[in-house]
Amino acid sequence: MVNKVILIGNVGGDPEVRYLDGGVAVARFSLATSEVYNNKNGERVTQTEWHNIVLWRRLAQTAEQYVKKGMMLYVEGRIRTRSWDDQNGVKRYTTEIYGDNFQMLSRKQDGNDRSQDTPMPPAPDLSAGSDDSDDLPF
Amino acid sequence: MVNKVILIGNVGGDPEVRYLDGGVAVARFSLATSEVYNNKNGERVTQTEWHNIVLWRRLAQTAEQYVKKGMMLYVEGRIRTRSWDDQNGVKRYTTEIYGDNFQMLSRKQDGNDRSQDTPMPPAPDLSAGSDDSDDLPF
Amino acid sequence: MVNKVILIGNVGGDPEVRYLDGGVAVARFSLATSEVYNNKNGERVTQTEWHNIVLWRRLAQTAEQYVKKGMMLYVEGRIRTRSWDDQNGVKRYTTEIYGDNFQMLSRKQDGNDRSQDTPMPPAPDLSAGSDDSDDLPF
Amino acid sequence: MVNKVILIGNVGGDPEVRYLDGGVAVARFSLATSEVYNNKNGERVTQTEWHNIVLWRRLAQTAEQYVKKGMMLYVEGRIRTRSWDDQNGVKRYTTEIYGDNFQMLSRKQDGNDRSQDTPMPPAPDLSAGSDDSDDLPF
DNA sequence: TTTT
DNA sequence: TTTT
Repeated sequence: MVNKVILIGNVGGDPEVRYLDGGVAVARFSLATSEVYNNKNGERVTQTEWHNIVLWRRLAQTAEQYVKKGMMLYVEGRIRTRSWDDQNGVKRYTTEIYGDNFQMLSRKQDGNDRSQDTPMPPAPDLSAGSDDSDDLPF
Repeated sequence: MVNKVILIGNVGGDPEVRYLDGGVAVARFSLATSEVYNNKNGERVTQTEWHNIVLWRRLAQTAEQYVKKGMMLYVEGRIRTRSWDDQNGVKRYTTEIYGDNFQMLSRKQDGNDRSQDTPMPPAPDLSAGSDDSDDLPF
Repeated sequence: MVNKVILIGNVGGDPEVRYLDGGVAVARFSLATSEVYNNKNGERVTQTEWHNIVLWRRLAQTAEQYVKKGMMLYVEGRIRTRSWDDQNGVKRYTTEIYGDNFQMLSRKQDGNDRSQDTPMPPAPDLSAGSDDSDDLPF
Repeated sequence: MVNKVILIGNVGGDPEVRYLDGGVAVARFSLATSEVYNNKNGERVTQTEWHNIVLWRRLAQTAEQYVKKGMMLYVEGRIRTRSWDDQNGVKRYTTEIYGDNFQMLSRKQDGNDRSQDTPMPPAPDLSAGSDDSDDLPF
């Protein structure tokens, strides 16, 4: 059984992070992936898909520090759909991407901030997030 | 921008296929991926995720013929969330996987049917589905 | 930086396992992925690609016990090319897939063994291998 | 059978493109993916893996125009190992990645060129390459 | 809500 | 060297 998602897109907003009882961190943010195609009239159409990204524990904490609105991000994870009852007692579903790994592919992209011209920091374990720390390469 | 999903799971029901005006085929079926883990009490827990698979055109027609409830299937595709208004006028969202490719990894798995012991058919282009037909390997 | 490989294929031979000084286990086996296409003469051609799979530590030990020649296997990993000098002093290269994860998708497939008709074992952590043990699903 | 590779890395040199008899274009270039880890002495080590990327036909032509040394690139493809006899009559193997798709994730990254500060071109179908042109999103 |  |  395999449930794997690979996304490269732009971060829609700074992560919202909270800490559960017990101290487990959870970060949430949206990620946009856009697809461009020509419709039947030959017009160029951009379709944007918004993904709800959820990160846990160490990944959440790394995201809290480094992930910013506008960044281009690589996220690897899995699909998780959870249900809840709305105020009308109707069962509703929300699909989220639980990230197991991410990589920042750019600095913040907004025009007010020139830090995008600065190289990425040396960033010991910071420029990449993963649930397995200090993994040897073999 | 990349939006890629890779699933290996079991088909929840035979595909439902319909043909749009213009003759475009659309097939839908559910696919279960299960994840087994040990919870904090050390108990073994199975969590099953159901995915709504949607296939179009040639892939839909191949699925109509060959995909059956219980099969193990590889599906490669992308996430697509669409919205609609429910009877209370509330905006609702449904997330689907638009498949770009699939592979049958087993015959039907349910217990009433012994066909699983039969070898796969020779199946010219049939045991694998793809949107690019007759693609040369280079 | 991402270097990710996803393979589904048939195991070419039982894993060869050895233990390094220090007790680290390394398992090696080949995996065949076949691609079928129609050549320019319209003939059906099967092209088989052989991959050298290398697993380390806990994954190697799981493979030693459960992976058998003929099985259909899912392997997720990364590409690693290493160089060595041959007897003529010529630099040679070998490309391997370091597996980070695998799943058995079938029992042994050879005809003498009827175990393929038996359902998969309950297999606590056995039917799936991973480098992160007891990972909570969040 | 699945043989899928996903890479994000930096282009090692401008593509070399040639045209086979019959006019089929083939582009080749190297792509570096780096992995950073802590070795057993606790030192930070960077390991770079070089991949031989091969693109065909329309993808090759897009690469010829747009892919440049230093760019960060997403490449999706498959592993292909081919053999040849060297001057000593020894069978040698070369592993390549046949790309089925690619995306430019940045402009050229080297320091002499300030074009990286320029936004990407509007680029009709150019900023993304794929073997299926004008594919509708369903 | 992002980005080109 | 596998498998269909």
